[in-house]
Amino acid sequence: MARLDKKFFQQKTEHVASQLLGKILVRKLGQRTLSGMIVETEAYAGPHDLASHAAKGKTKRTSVMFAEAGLWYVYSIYGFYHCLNIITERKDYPSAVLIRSLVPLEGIKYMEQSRKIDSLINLANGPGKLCQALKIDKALNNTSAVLKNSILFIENRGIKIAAQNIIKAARVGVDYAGVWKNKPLRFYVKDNKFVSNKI
DNA sequence: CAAGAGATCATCT
DNA sequence: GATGATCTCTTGA
Repeated sequence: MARLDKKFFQQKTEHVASQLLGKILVRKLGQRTLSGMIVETEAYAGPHDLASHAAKGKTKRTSVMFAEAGLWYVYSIYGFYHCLNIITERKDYPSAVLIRSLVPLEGIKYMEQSRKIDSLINLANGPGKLCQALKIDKALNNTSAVLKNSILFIENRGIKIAAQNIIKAARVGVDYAGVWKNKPLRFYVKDNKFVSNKI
């Protein structure tokens, strides 16, 4: 299994976001392994992206975004949910990719328990849902995805998504971002049922 | 089905 | 003191 390394995440954010489609997000929980295939991402690219938390400058919360590629940025939103991002590009250039939805692969029973539902389709088809399913919370914020002992990382298992099956669209939930809200920085796999509902 | 409201809290002004 | 990179449930047609 080829685990994605720091070099992968140091590439341009849009490129990382599109290339993450078809990769496997793996969560180690003690002896247990939970995993899913990434089918939807969003790029938050640079200090001028008004949709990015980092657009307002470096604060306690966003300081992770200014750090090195390959770190996880986990934040809580609306009091209930968490969102999972991976830091990209270079140090001091705030950028990250939000992972928005997964096709559940390993540990499905356990994920169903965590989510308190038994609907496969609703298990991880949204940023808040996948964090609940994989037991991701702020404890993982600022930890690394590219170390040997990482408990949350991404693997390449040889699945290739053809370029014509990668759809670019405007990002979700960023109406406040002015001209940036319509930029095609969201990527998802064409016709995949596990992409979050808002198209 | 679509639309709307409510839940609830860390973070920043 | 306001707000949000969301989700779920309820309503009403």
